[in-house]
Amino acid sequence: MTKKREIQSSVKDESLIVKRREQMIHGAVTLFKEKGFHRTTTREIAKAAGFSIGTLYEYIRTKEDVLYLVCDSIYDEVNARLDRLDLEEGSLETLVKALEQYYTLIDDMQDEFVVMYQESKSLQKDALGYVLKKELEMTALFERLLEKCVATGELSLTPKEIVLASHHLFVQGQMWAFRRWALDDYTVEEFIEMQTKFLLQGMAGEKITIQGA
Amino acid sequence: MTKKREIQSSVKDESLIVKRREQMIHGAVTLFKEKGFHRTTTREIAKAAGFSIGTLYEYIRTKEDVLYLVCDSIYDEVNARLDRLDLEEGSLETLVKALEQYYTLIDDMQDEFVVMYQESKSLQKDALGYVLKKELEMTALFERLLEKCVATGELSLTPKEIVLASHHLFVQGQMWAFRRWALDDYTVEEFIEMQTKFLLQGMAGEKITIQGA
Amino acid sequence: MTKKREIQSSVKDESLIVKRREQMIHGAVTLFKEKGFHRTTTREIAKAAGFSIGTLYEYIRTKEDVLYLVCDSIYDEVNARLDRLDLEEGSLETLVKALEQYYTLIDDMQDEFVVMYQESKSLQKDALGYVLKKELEMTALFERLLEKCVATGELSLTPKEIVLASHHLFVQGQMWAFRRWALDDYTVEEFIEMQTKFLLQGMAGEKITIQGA
Amino acid sequence: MTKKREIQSSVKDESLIVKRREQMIHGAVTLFKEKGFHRTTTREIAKAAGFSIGTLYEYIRTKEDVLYLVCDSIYDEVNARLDRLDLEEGSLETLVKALEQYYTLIDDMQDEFVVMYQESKSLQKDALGYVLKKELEMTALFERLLEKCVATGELSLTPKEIVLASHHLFVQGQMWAFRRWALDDYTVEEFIEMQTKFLLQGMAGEKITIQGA
DNA sequence: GATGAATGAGCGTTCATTCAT
DNA sequence: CATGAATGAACGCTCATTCAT
Repeated sequence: MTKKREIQSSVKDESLIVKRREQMIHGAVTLFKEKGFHRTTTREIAKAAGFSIGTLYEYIRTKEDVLYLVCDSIYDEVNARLDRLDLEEGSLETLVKALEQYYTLIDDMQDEFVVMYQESKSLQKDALGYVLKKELEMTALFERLLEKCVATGELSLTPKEIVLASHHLFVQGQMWAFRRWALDDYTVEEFIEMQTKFLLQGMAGEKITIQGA
Repeated sequence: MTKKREIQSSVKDESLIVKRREQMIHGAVTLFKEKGFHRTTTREIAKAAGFSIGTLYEYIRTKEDVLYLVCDSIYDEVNARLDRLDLEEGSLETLVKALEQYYTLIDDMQDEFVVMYQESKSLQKDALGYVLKKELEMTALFERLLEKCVATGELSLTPKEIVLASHHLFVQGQMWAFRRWALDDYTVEEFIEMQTKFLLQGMAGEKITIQGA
Repeated sequence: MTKKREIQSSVKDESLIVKRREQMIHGAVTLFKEKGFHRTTTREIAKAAGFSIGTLYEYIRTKEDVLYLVCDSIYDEVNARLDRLDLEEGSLETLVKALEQYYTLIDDMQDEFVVMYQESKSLQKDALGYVLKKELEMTALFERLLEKCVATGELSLTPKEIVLASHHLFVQGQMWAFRRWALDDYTVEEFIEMQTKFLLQGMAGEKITIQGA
Repeated sequence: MTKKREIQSSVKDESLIVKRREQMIHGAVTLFKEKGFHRTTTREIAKAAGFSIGTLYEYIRTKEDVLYLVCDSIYDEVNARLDRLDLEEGSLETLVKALEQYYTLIDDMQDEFVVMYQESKSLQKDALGYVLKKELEMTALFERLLEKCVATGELSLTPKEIVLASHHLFVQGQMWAFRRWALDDYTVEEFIEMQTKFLLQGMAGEKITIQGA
């Protein structure tokens, strides 16, 4: 697991840090979703968190720290929910379940996902690196599932195709968060069903050969 | 076709406006790519365009106009290239060609695409509306192609699936621009081939063989 | 009494607001007097007030607010001094005293008056309305005094003449502030004495008949 | 007569200079009246004058020159109209006629007067000096008339009172331009009649004694 | 630990003025 | 002479960050 970046705080009481940061993240997500990271001021974050600007800076060092904290907390929640999956079986069925879980997750945390993908690019090199690694961990999860399905013969993909396919699955999830404006007459269930069909069929077999593409 | 928003200029010479705006867009794309819209200053844009801040403002009214101009010019180029496609045939083969064109386009204009999708959300209501409409026009193109393939029996999709599938195709293109950092050992050709396979198989059902696409 | 416009401040401590605004007004009057509202920069105002530009904007929202504050504070002081007058008697003597007070006031606050009358026209509609109402309140004071003198028979003026006369008295006061450059060998006392004579005689009676005016 | 300041022009053709400056002054007065000198841009002046910004600068050197030209042209017109008065007689009747002329003049040129008095303070030292001298010339006209009336015994004023009285007369005229917003139910004729009565009575005699002023 | 007043670098934008055409 | 595109100093204003209380 990628090591978390430490965000410095001048406060010693660790449990207070956790509490204040939760308040801060909660307020910030709402604001970032509404107006983006850059259009949100630190004062607004402090206010939304329920304390003063001075207090805000007792728990972070720069505004960017807030963004990092937000992204990180979203990943934590994503991980928490994905970890519940029993991925050991490794059948197509598991993959389907994983997709269902993943898409449901995105549906539940739509705002957070938008914030994370939209704004995380504003992070500095090192924080960005951490976030990107987290993304890779998520695609790696799909990779492992796909590998197993290939191993059992349920899917037939080359190693390179596996990697790309995992991104493919990942990205289709993002779509539910990002293109909701264009998909408002779909339910999640419909979305999941259709996507699962497309994706699995797409990876299932040799039935199509495209030459010279 | 969605009507363009007019960006006011205090300069009268129309051809000069075109020329200066091209310089401006070119410089801005590079900067926006590198540091995002918000972190880029108008002075930097002017400098990158090769003229003074005063001159910049002879051709736009607000910084946001630059972003709009960037997004709009990207769409224009996308349209120009996509229009070359003869979409009338409406076979799976055409669809494959369209995807190939689309993905190649994204490969050529990677920076522009990233900027457009990443930063266009910073546009005000009306400009954003215009940009989103343009996106819908692009997915509509895929819709039409898919419809034809369904009509010929080459694909079997419900109407609702067609709409979703068009977004699906669209989004997979964005992936090539956005996740390049994770796909650096793939060539475009590989990417196109694999994606085409996934996508078409996904939509085909169990049935089809495509020769010579 | 006309209701004050609230000038927003992001500072909460009310007494600090009062103190800082006093500093600000004091500095601004000097600058506005010297170079006018438009030629004075906000940085100069801040510096003259003894704090930074950032602090200035903690206590106002726009540069115009400073001008409004200046005008308003002048009216407050004018009112404070005029209120000391016991206007209830309503004899010619009271009128004379009022004029003396008023002209002395203008002499004491010459710079402020010049700024107010010269620059207040730069205020936006609503602020300007407030200032003009204040001016009317001042002429109304003269009106009331004149009415009483008419009632006692000390002066003979028609109702319409009363209104005009009150402006007449008011404007002669402004003259002492505005035309000082041409009146530098007059003392205030001389000025008051002469003006009082002109004005009261002017309103006193029927002694002159002008033919063919 | 005070010598005019020369405004430099890079154009040689004297009659063209006159013509262009007339256009310029005409446009500028309207604009200055509407939004003041500082809020009017040189581009707007050029446009209102009917030519380009470049041409504007062929006939002046700075924006302030336009203001000077405007003020100067107003004085010229004032002088032209006042010169028609036969001031040689020197009776009270002449004074009354002069006031009538002066107030009518102000009524006719209300906008110009407001601009001149309101904005002329934005002129630099030397231009301002010229304008102030012009004002003194106007009060000097009243002085001479008053002197004659004193000589004939029609009025009784000390020399110092004469000077002040001339300003008094002058300022009451300004009032008609500046306080029109408060005098909208007076006609010029009413105004002139009342003012003349006030002013002449005020200067006429000894009939009132004020104790304790 | 919490507060919020103070700071000033830096931003977007304007506009008087110039000068090549 | 006329034009209008180009310039950049300077403006009003914001906001991340600090630090005395």
